[in-house]
Amino acid sequence: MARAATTTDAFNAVAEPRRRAILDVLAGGERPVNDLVRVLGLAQPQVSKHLRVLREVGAVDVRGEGRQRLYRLNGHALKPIHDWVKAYERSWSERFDRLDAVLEELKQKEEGDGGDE
Amino acid sequence: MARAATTTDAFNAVAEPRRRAILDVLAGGERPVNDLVRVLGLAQPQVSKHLRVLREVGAVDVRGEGRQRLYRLNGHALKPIHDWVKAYERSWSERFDRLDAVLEELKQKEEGDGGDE
DNA sequence: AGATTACATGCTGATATGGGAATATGTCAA
DNA sequence: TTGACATATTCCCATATCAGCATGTAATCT
Repeated sequence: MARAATTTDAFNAVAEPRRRAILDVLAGGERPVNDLVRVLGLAQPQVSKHLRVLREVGAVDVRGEGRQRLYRLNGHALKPIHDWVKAYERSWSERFDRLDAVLEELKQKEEGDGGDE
Repeated sequence: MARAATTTDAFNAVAEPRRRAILDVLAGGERPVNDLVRVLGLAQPQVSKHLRVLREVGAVDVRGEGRQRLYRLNGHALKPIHDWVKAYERSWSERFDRLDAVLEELKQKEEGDGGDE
């Protein structure tokens, strides 16, 4: 078996840095393909291909406007990533360090005055 | 060129669901390889290989203990993912919907009484 | 030493990738 | 219709993947 397809889910789609760059630009608003080409300095076919992947995982929507195709961000597709990684926030956030300290304190106290058991 | 190596960064490493599963188990505490093999129901060599990738991107640390190798989560390696995806939280969070509503209201008011310009 | 346990690495094979270049499709304009 | 512009698709190719299986290495036990 090979690596999972990039279109399998948002995790795979977003592993490619240029696709993240595309989403970052689209976060500023709807844009035609050529805008992305210019802003990102990529070849047009590659941009179209990356957009296809992003479309397949639902991270962007398209809308035809004359001869242009306007792409729009659909950040909702990224929620699973956020949900997953959020659980690890505790590893680096000072907020959680303080919370842990408080919890540890409570635990000490509880052990001190022995409830039941 | 081919797809970027899985060891390129956390984004690529974590695109593989079994590697996320490994991290999820390690979130519960340090564990030897065989624990992961049993809990996840994967073949031992694959687990070792996945752990190698996770080690190379700094998502886990190892420690030798007798004949076992104890793996420990290092969630800090996941911070870039969190930082990136956090910006998109606005797309689905109701909190931001309310914030946007408030901002919109302010904007209306500002346009109404025309400050300078 | 020999056997066993715990883990890592090497090899094979099918597969999807992503860039480049060329070409196809679609829309508007003269 | 012919042409220009905007975008999508196709083909080629070097490469990295992941599973499965076999084997290597290190520590412990008898």
